[in-house]
Amino acid sequence: MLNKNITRVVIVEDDEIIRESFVSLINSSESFLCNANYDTCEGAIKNLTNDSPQIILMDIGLPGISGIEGIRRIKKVYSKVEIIVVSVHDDDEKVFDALCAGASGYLTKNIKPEKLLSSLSEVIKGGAPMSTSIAKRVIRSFQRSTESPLTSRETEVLQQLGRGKSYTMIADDLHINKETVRSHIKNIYQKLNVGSKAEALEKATKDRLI
Amino acid sequence: MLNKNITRVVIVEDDEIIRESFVSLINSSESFLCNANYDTCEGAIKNLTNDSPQIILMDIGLPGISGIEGIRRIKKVYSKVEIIVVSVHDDDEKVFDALCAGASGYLTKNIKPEKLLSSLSEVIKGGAPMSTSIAKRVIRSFQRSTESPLTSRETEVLQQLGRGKSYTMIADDLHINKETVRSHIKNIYQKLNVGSKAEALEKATKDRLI
DNA sequence: TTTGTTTTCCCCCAAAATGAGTGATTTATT
DNA sequence: AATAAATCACTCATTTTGGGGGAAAACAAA
Repeated sequence: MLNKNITRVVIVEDDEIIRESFVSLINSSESFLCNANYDTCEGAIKNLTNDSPQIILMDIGLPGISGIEGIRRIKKVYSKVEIIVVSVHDDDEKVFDALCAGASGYLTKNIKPEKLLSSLSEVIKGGAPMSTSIAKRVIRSFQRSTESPLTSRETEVLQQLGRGKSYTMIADDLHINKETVRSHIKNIYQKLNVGSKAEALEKATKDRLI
Repeated sequence: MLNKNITRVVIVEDDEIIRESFVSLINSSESFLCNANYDTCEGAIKNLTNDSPQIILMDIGLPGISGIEGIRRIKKVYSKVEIIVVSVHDDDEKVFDALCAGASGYLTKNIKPEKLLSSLSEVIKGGAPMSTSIAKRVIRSFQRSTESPLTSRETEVLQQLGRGKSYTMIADDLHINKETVRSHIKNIYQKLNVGSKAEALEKATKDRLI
């Protein structure tokens, strides 16, 4: 008979040494059981219904379909499972892609064993475990660049443009004349060295100006 | 002579009991010194240069200028200081506003004393301390709603609209005809019950559809 | 005080984009 | 077989956009 209080954890990780070390770590805990482990997403997905884990520890750099795509597919059909990424990558793109795909947490591989176990507990409690460097990236993603070439008024105008507003709507919102909005936008385009709304928004997003 | 290894912490909190308890907690630690505390942002800002803290613990619901606005003003002139919000509010709006304003961390007031001290250490190490509930909100902010009325193609189109692209550009990007884009947008407007780009983007952003 | 920056406003013009119609066809998926 | 999704077409009137050309007032910095 299955112990109802034990949390099933599935591991997806192509490095066998790391995978095995995670398996034994998890099975050394009383609260968790690693009942399956795979070296590809394909394998994990095939047996997901059978394994029915509460948590998946997922690597990113996998052969075949990537961990990111794996997260997307798994969450699509099995939305309740909590996926924690365990990866060497801690660049913005990978982190944000993984979170957008549906990861509930993101840990770097240099994580201490006790921290990995506490992360499992945290995610079960509805939390979002993150390594320090990841948490910093995530918080920073909310903040704008401090060295913007745009004035505060120009930034306001560009933000509104990003919300799909027309010149007229922006003018109404900021209680200024439409011609003033046009003037701001002309200056924005010049400063950002672009010639259209789409280009301006692309550059502004990339450089965190808005 | 000042101890160079001690980290100066300033507290801004209008509840005297809480404020005093934080002060004594911090001063009970060897690594930190609370050399000033205020019940308003105004007071803190006035003496900021003199106090020159490495960390500010900031409440949100303050009389006078709010903690959020306080963060903005302080970071504007004193960008190096790490501001950690300590608040009873853990709703999305307050959290995201505080982070956008420049907070490096966000803790809820029910935090355990040892966790508060470890958060101070974490922020000094360049981290981003967050309470469990906050981390969850932050991570969730990256994820889209699972119950969108839009199809995946419609979602793609709407995302591109939000980047300021024209129908023509979207068509080129998705390798489809401009008329198809128009058709998708018509369907999007109908499903979202709106009649323009700005309205659609507003609703989509609010409901996390994009 | 003079200079530069920011914010504000005005005009002309032509191309492009938008939104509201009213359709149709072809793939999936169920 | 029926439904949903994705694709394409054409009309029409109205807005929007971006390129020019200015200019005045407020404000901060030098």
